[in-house]
Amino acid sequence: MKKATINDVAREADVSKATVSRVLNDVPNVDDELRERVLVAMDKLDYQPNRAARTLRKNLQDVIGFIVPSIDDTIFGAVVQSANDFAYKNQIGILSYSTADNLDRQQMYFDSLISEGLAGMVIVPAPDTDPKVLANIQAQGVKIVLLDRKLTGFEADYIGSDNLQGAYSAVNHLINQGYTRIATIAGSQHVSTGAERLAGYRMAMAEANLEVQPEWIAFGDFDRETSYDAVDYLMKLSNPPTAVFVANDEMTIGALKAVKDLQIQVPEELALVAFDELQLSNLLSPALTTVEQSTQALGEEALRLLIDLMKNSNRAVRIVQIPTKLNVRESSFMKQTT
Amino acid sequence: MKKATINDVAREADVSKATVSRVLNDVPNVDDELRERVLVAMDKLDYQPNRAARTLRKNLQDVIGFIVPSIDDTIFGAVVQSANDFAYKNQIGILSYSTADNLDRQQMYFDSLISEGLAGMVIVPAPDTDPKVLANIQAQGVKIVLLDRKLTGFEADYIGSDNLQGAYSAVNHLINQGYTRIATIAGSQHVSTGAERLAGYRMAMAEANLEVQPEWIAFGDFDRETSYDAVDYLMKLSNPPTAVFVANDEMTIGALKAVKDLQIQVPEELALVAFDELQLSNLLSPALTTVEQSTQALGEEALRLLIDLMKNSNRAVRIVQIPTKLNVRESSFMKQTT
DNA sequence: CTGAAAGCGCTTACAG
DNA sequence: CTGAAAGCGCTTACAG
Repeated sequence: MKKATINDVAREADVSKATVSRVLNDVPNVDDELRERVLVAMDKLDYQPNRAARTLRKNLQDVIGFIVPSIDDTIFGAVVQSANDFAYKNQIGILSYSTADNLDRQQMYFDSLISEGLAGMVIVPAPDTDPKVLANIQAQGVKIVLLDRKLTGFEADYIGSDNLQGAYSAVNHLINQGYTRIATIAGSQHVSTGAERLAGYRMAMAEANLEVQPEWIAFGDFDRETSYDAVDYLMKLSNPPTAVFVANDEMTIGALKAVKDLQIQVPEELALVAFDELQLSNLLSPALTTVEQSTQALGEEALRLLIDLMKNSNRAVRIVQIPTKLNVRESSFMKQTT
Repeated sequence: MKKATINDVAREADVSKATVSRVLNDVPNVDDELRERVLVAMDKLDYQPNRAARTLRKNLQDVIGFIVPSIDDTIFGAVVQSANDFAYKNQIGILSYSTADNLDRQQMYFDSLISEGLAGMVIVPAPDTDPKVLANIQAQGVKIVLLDRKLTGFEADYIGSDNLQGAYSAVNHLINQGYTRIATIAGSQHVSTGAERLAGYRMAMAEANLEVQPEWIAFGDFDRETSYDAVDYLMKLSNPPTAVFVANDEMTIGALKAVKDLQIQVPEELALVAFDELQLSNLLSPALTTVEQSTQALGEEALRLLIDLMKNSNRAVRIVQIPTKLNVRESSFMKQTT
């Protein structure tokens, strides 16, 4: 069974293909009887318009891309799902890709999207993405919204969580509980989220006039292994901290593993606050205090920004931050105060 | 800056557009000097071939779709990621979509994929998908591989975990630990995975000549709430079970919540084995015994099946099952035996 | 080895 | 309100 074309439908309905096209595009001035005949013919032939031809003819740029490092990730997976749900509700199509933070792979998706008629994209740029590459795409009229990670040297809309404030609130919470020897396992500092969360930590400590021992800032790589090692390192210091703020979900998993292996009592020996809510955070013993990102808002607002930008080409650049939520649970309690 | 077309490149390189096209398609018989001029011109103009035009002209059907219920899901998210990684390694493009198990939404993705030139797809069909709809797409020459869920009345390749064996091994493990009063929180029975896992439970119980009280089979809906209620229901029975096999990850989260709220001691009062590994399964107290699916193999093998099918149209239908792995941890220990 | 020309399936002024 | 015709950007026989 070959795919029916507009010519087949026209023949079947005994009209010109121009008329078929008009029915297809909901052009108002079509006689009801002809329209009816066309619809019947379409149905009979199981006609699906050839999108390549439409795109070509209309010089359509209507593809929207959504590019993240990993779909298999607590945060990005949920953001992608949210964006897809929102797109469906608004009857727009989006193409989702994961780059694994690989620059070549990212470039492949760029090329492929561009040759499909890319109108706009939301992207979490892979580390070391050349701002010129994005600027060049932008110059071709493609609208770009940065998600989660800022990219210095590239001017574009940005949406992400309020990382500074989120980290600040976490550390401030520890301070309010009575902790003073507070460490952090920070993420990569050349990724904006890593830098901002560390800044939030410093801000809270400074504001409370608490001393930050240089050794208390352990740098992880946003992954489990480095964080596991960081916990070990921190606890073996001659002046170990009594609380730690961990800057993302993967590092939290590593830290929890370390705490378990080293048999460190939480929160008695080490209080824990984590950036990012994990699936079972509230079912751990002790339940984990977390800074939760609103993945749903991130996904939706990213698309809203992009759509607005596509309609409204010349508006000023917008930086949007979504507030985080502090979930206070047992891992950050202070024995004496509870 | 307007996008360059093949004509712009031809003019710049002072050749015909036929020659440009030949360079683009790696046709061998092109003079080296001309080829060089074309490549330089492409580079200079930042030329990206218009995919719509190529697709149209070549009557190309090379789009591959990957359709799952949810990308924001421990299992399906990881499977999609694995499929995307594999596709990248093999330089093939795939389009991933999540249906939220909504039939209209699924249909929208079908239509959109078909009009882009769908060559094949891997799909986890939404419940109540009409087999005729898929058969109709298949009849148009689109290759289809079912993932995770079988669909009666539709003949196609299938890939999924060995659910029967996986469930069997979980329940059998409980039996070996000495448990006899074993319940299950089963998933929806009109989804094949739900039915197969329940069958595995029954198989293990029958083989050990253990009685299955009808009340011990609680039906959840693969979600947290129904499972939470199921635990409550099971524990209030006059003849409550001492162990329970929970048939998927979401239901496990609900069950863990219930166990915590009702202050049920695990495994002393109720031993727990869960189908699906959760991110923190091994960090819970007690650590959770799970049946782990190989999401990586599922993603890769699904694409392998599809690619093979596209090359090899008339081969027989294949049903592929991937073994699961039992992770024995504390939640299923028997006090006396450990 | 190279170019002129036809045509893929559509849309949209244009004329009637 | 409707149809004939041009053309979107490419590819590929065909002729040279």
